[in-house]
Order: sequence, then structure tokens, then C-alpha cells
Amino acid sequence: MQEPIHHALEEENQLVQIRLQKLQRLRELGLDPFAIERYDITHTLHEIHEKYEQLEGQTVSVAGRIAALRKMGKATFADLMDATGRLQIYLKADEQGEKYDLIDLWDLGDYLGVQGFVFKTRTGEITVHVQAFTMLAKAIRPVPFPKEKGEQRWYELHDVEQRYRQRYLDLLVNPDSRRRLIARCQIVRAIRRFLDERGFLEVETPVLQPLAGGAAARPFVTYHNALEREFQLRIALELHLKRLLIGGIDRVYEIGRVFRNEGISTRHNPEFTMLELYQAYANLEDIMALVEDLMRTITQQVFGTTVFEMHGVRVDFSQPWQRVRLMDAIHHYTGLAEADFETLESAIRAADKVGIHVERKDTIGGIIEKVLEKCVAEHLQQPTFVYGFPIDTSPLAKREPNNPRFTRRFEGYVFGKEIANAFSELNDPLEQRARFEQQLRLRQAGDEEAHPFDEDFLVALEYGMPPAGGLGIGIDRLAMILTGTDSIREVIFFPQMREG
RNA sequence: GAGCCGGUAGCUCAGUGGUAGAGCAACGGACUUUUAAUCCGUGGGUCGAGGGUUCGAAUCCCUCCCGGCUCACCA
Repeated sequence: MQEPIHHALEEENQLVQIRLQKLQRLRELGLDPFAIERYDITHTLHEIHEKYEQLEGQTVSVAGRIAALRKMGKATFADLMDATGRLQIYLKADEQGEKYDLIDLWDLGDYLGVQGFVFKTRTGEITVHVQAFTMLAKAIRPVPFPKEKGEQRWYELHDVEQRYRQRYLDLLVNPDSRRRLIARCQIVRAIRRFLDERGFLEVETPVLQPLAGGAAARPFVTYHNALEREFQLRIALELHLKRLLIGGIDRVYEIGRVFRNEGISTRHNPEFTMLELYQAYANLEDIMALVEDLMRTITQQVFGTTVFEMHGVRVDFSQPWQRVRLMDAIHHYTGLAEADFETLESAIRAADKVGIHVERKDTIGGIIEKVLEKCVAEHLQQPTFVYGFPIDTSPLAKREPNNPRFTRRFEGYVFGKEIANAFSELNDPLEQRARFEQQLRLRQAGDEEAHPFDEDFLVALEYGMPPAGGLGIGIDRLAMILTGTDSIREVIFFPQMREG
């Protein structure tokens, strides 16, 4: 059953009723704000501040939402807000005549276009002295603008649930949220610019796939009516981008949404954004250098600094990253030696020593990665590449030539959190087939999240893939780290919520 | 999925068995360079939903819904 549709008009809410009456009054006066289609502005609100020296005394036209309103008898001050900032406006009763009474029909949140001259009040605030004004749209629900003084705010919209469900209000009234979410978009833009300048081609690959591969995760399943078959939503970008590498696009990337049918938490949203890139003729060390360069460049571009701080830890992305072999890191932080992970039995005993519960489906590599997550990751506060991942959890990476139980794969850690995953990509079709077969055995043994066997991809590989380095970066987690937040929901405009 | 915490006015929050409150916002009034404007006054509530205990429930009990945190899951 669908819920009955609620119209604001039907609401008992007194605050809404009052605003509707004001709207009605405006309409009776022939000033219907919703009849307005355009309003010519000469400057953004920020530009008035920025170019004050030239604009002083000049007539300008600006528009924005009323974010504060201070009526003091026959003089009125209001703050307008647009995407670029805020600006005070000033009106005098004797200049406005009977139009001055229209101010009584204004509410916080209404859109106003004004024309007037720029001046400074005696307290020094840059202000537009309004000669003519037009309401451009009305808010018929109260917009919870807080009281502000400088950086201080009172009665801010705090309720996390409301902030996520009604993100538009959060953006409007919480400058921190606005900055954080915009920063995320700028990070993506900076990454694109960085890769484009280096000759990478941005592509789009299918979201609907017969078999979602390229990662270990449970997919969402959907159904195509005309084809009368199920499809899965992609869980990674990898296998299609490699097909493009095979097709001769030597530097390729995609920034796209992937979907994993798993739990929701402060670090997990069922749909999230991945960057994956592939560079022909490059190896793991090239990708490390690329990550260092990428992080140095985008932090400088977006934040104007390469220095970041979180929970009291300072990192500087202008510096080279540390490089440590995974098994060495485990030895360093747990005392466990590589030899302790030779067999499944010994690996289980080793995990037990450091208090890690091992599940039936876990492989040696799975156990090693658990040790990494539980015992090592938290120590990797400074930017660090951990390399040499176990083969059974890295079915798409080349083997280390001298140590075939491990692969040419690294993960990048910052502030104890993984933000990058890269390999020298496995391009041997025979070995790839064997690795998929191994994954198939894991799946048959009950590991729902083992990599699926993708015959179509193997066929492509058999036509020849160049040696290549590949990289995956979780954009959301990168944004979390660079904006200093612990919740993925703070860097996603509309995070997944239960139906409320 | 488990544990803990929370849901009261538009917003932020008090209120642990006895007539639902405060600040801000709203409304009315005063005020022609204010800026958390100020001053005087007024209205505003399905206390998340349902059930129970009780003379009496925002408050105690049960069930459910929604959210947060932690854990589990999730490379």
C-alpha cells in the first residue's frame, strides 16, 4: 500500500500555514514569486566582497536566499546566501515607500533578487543598499538557518538522520557539510585532470553484467525483461578495463559506481565510487610512483596543502611513501614469522595467538590479510605501500618471481586505512585460468565471495594483454581521509538509508 | 545480525509516575547603519508507533519502526 500523499497545503503546521498566507498575499498583489523565470544578476555574492574596491558606490544586481533577517523598524538588514557566499543587504522605509511593507512577507529561505549600490556600513560590513527587490521564489516550509556570528553558529541542524535524509537542508545550513561534500567532488575533478594530463582515456563500462567479477563481493541481482535473464550489478571495473587494454587503449581509467550487496556501516555504503586505472608497460613500482604523484597533486590542488591531520597524526603527501613487505610488517607488529603461515594449520594457530578468529572458509592468504587488518593496519598512519600479498586472495595479480606464494600487489595505507590497491596485472591466460579454477574451488567450498570464473574474460586474455600496472582507489574512503571524517555517509550526498 | 545509546514545538534540547517546558525560529507591537540586533507581548505538541501496568504514563513494562556508535559481516 502506498502512503497517502501529503500536501503542504493540508498540513496543520502553523509555520507552513503562515507562509502560505504570505504567498497568497503576494499573489493577490500580482507578485507571485513562482511566476518568476529569470533574474539578471551582475555579480555573485562573493564577487561583491572580492571586488569591493571597484564596486563601491556602483549599482549592482544580486540574488540569493534570505539566510538572516534583521528588521529594525524603518530600516531592515538581511543576509543573502548563494553558492559563492553571503552578503548583507540594507533597506530604508522612506526610500521603499509602500513596498517596504512587503518585507513582512519575507521568510528565511525565500529567494530574493535585489538591485542597489554597494557600500560599507559604519561597522565596516560590505552591504548592498537596496533600491529595488523582487521575491524570486518562496520557501513554504521553515528553513532551519542557524544564527551565526563569524564561525560560530547556534541551533544548527544536528540530527544526523535528518541531515542525511534531507541533505539539501544540511547543505544549506551546515557550512562544514557543504565544504566536505564539495571537496569530494573537487577531489574527483582533480583526479580526472591529473590522469587526463598523463594521457589516460576515461571510459565507461557496463554496470549490468552477466557475471559481476573483478573483486570478492556479493553482487546485487536484477532482471532484464526482454532478454529474460538475470544480470548482476558490477562489483568492480577491472575486467572490462583490461579488455580495453587488450583492445589497444594503453592508458585507461574509469571513475564509476560499483555495488556490493553487503552490510552498511560507517565505512560501507552499498553503492560507492571506484577509480580504476590501467597503464600498459608499467609495473607495480610505476604505480607506486603514480599514487605518490597523484596524492601530492590533488591534495595541493583541492586543499592548497599536502599536509593533513587526523586524530592527532600529521601526514605530508609531498613526501615519498614508506614501502614495506606485508610479511615483514606482520612480523614487525606481531612477532609472527612468514614460516608461521606455511600451512593452513600453522596459520590458524598463528592467527589464534594474536586473537583472530578464523572461519572455515579462510585460506592462508585470507588469514594473512586478517592479521594485516587487525594487527598491522592501525600502525600504518604515515602513507605506506604494503606489498607482497598472498596469491590466493590476489587472483588477478602476477606472482612474485622469487616467491610464488605471493603476488606483485600492494595496498596503500594512510591514517591506518586502506585507500589504494594495485597490481602488476596477471596477463598469462593459462595461469589466469588456473587462478579462476582455484577461486571456483573456494566458491564450491562455501565462499560466496570468491572471484567468479569469467570465461569471456579469459578468451580476451588469450588474444594478448600487454604487461600492465593497475590501480584501484575507493573515492569515498579517499574523500573521508582528506576531509577528516570517520563516516562514509559524510562524503556521499545521499547515503543509503532505510525507508523512513 | 548482536550489544549499547537515542527519537519531546520548525531547530537545539531540558523534563525518571501528578496540569508538557526553555532558548532560538514564528506571530503582534516599539525601534532608520543592524549583525547571535534589542525590548514588550502572544500562539505553537499524535512526547517515534502500537499495546500493557496504574486513579493517573513523555516517564514503568512489552512489541515494532527509524537513527547513531561499537562489534560481526565487508580485502
